[in-house]
Amino acid sequence: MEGRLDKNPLVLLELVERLGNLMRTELRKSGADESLQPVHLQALTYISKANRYSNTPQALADYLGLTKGTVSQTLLLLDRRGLIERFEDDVDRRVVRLRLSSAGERLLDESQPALAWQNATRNISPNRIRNATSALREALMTLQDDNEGTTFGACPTCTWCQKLSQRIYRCGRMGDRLSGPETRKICRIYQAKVEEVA
Amino acid sequence: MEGRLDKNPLVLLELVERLGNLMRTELRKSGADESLQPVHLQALTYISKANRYSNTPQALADYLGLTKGTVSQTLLLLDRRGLIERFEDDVDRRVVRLRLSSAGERLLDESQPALAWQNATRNISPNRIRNATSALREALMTLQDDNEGTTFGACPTCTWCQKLSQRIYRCGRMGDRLSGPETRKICRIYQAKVEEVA
DNA sequence: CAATTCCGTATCGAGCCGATACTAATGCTG
DNA sequence: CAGCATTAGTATCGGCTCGATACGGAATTG
Repeated sequence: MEGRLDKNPLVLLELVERLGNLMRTELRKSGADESLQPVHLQALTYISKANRYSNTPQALADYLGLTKGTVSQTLLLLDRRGLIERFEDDVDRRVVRLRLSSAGERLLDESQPALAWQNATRNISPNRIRNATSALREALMTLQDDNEGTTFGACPTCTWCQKLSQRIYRCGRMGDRLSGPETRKICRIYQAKVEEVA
Repeated sequence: MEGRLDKNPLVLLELVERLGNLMRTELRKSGADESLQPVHLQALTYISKANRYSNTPQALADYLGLTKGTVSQTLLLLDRRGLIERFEDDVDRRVVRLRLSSAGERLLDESQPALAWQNATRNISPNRIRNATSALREALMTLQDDNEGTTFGACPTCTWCQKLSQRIYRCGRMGDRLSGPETRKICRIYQAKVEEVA
């Protein structure tokens, strides 16, 4: 009873692809004023949400599913536009750290690339949103595992996260102490807590 | 209590965008053998599933969220490769009808662009898949309405669909009788049945 | 201190994609 | 039926994404 592939996942895939395509055209509209491409806005959004371990070109490349060469070009443009800042890491001088400039933050605030989505989901109950989120998250994790790719996520559901006190957390993998806000950012060394059925 | 936008939809959006990106790179890999771009495989997939009202360049452009000029180029390439056939409509000689050639069908069978997805969703229960599908479908419909765009769908949940007998259906909008298999194809004049709360 | 590996950049070429302008067919209005 | 507007599709052009490849510097390994 395993041989036949179920068709329902394909319906879901179709929706994901279509929504992805349409949101890309939304991004295109959002960025048109500043003559920014969809990928530029995606990069800015990522950078705004990446934690201290994940604000590098390589992490962004993994996140977007692009090559590092491609991403390097994207970052070059964003830098020339003054939307991001690039600076050397202190300990490993090969790596470049990324952060939004104030102009970049302002741009993200103003262009509101997610507005159309906010509207599109206005009539969906929070509960259904949560359920859909959890299902897609699982698909994403499995997909990344299969591709031996990086799995991104945030501390609250990460194996490495330890709670030290009311407001202080700690990453057991890297050994750093993390503030509350930082635990909600995107991390590239995320490891999902297992709560599997066997 | 309406003013603050909920953040959960944004999490869902992030997942949709990321899955969309990653599936695009999967498509890139699938098409690499034949040196086809992601959009080409998406177009072939659409054409294979479009019903008689929807197998046109304009419908494909609406579906993919691209301009008709762009789509025209894509179709030109697919035609040159012998993967699709284009022929004039009988009654309206402006419109072009599209269908897969046998080579195109074979290509879709072999490249299996959805295989990675099938694997990625293997551990998600059918019920959760259905729930996620329904939530995303609603988001998609709302998004399309907001953009005054075409809403795509299939007969079983369409207002216009009438069941004439066990196997024969009828589209109340176009007046044609439709076979069972045809009612499962994608249609551009789809109108979702209302089952709203007020 | 080589050899290897890793992060990032530079350069090149293919080709997507939107914008614009165009042709041709149809519909509308009188 | 004449004339104008609308629609489906194509042709052409330029900007830019994106992968492939090659390269340089920094870190790690032995």
